[in-house]
Amino acid sequence: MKIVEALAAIPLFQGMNSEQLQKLALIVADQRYSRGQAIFAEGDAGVGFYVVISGKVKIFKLSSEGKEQILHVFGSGEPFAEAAVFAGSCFPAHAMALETSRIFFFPRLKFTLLIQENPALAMNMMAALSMRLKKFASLIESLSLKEVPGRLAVHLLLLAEEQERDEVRLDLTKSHLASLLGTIPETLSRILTKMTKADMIATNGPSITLLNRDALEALASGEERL
Amino acid sequence: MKIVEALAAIPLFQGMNSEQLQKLALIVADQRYSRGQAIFAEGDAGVGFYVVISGKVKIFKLSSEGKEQILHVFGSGEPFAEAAVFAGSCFPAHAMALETSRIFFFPRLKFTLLIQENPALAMNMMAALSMRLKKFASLIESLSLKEVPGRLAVHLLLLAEEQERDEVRLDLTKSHLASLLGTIPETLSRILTKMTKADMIATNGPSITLLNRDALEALASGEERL
DNA sequence: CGAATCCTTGAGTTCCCTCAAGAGAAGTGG
DNA sequence: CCACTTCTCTTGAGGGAACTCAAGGATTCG
Repeated sequence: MKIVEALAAIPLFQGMNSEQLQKLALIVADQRYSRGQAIFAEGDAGVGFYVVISGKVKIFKLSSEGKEQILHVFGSGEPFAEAAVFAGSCFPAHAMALETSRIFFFPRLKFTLLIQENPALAMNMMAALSMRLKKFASLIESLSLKEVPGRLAVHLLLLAEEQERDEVRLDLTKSHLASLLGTIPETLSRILTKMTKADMIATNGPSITLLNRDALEALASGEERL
Repeated sequence: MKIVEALAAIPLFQGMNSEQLQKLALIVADQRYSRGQAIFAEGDAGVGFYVVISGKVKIFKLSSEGKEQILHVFGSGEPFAEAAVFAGSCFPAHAMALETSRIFFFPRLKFTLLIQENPALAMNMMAALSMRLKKFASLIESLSLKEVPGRLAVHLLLLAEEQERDEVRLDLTKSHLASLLGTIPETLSRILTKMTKADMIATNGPSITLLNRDALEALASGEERL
């Protein structure tokens, strides 16, 4: 797919005319990454930002013992590391491709010039940053106020909403899901077992069927425990 | 203090000329809050954003059992709830004045008009949002990867850096600090006692003296435990 | 069919939260 | 100025959730 076409499909660049997209295309670096390949490391200089064109990318923090906390998983059309552009400092986390991915890189300086002559782009950018902040606020809330079963319940209910069905497909391995929920695979596994025994869900490989929404919602809100 | 003067002192509005500040002043609502007064609640419509002129404000999430997780504490010159302006939805957390405070409110629609004709303001706004994201990333890392003593050590070292001395003054009650660290006052109190017994710190009311930076840094990085 | 990765289950331990109660500090009002 | 309330901080005992370590089973993929 050509660069301009790919750009036009990115939500961040909606509302831009074709002339502006052409200009954008001139500054893009079109990159490929394979599964497991690092895109940048925490502490690297933030000289620009990225947009996932295809594939999947995880953004994560590492503890000194190697435990990882996933902050986000991004798919097609989603920008990441935008904050580095404006904070003008180094990346606060690691980024790695979860599968073979095509990624556009936008260099900081050239991009800031474009943004200044393009209010629509600026507004989109602020909207993107704001949505990101809201997501972080929810994650923080979950991590500090809810136990793991509650976090899992929230996640499952969100997935069911997104996919508009009760049989949900995890688009992540269970290990990654554990990391996203701020826990470890063993704990996640045990909780899935418990939920199954309590007839809240039925699992079948990467597919989970929600059997009792009320019970899950009670867990999600912290009213009930497993 | 007059509104325009106050505006000129706000980092977010640096680089704006006096004509632009005048325009800004026209849309500001100058508000006062007393200690403990709610500014907005989670879920309220986000019809604008705020800047603290004087006093102190906490932004926090509540669990269903009433435990609170502080996301930020803002002081003079700092904007808050900016995300609501661009995400165009409701506030994702609660806001309350911690002491008598003067606060400027900027209504969403009028402010977005100003921002679109003012690239410098847009850039400042994006920088502010980006810094906020980085802070959140650190908080998430702390909450999920570090034990409470580690989080406290990080916080103390940061305070010492900000205040440029080893005798640090807490600008929060210990209960609030506990909430900011994602724990409860009892746990914080015990850890302070332990740190004191280990000769890492000396406490004297709201003042804490750092006696052994190396030990604190070892805790902060997770190499060592209490 | 092996090799690698991912998932599950068990046993033991640790951290921190809950509940409870008392001590200290601070502000109010008589 | 002192008793009073109120808020904050501290300390103790107990329990539970989740992590560590370890090993076996399942799945995928070349």
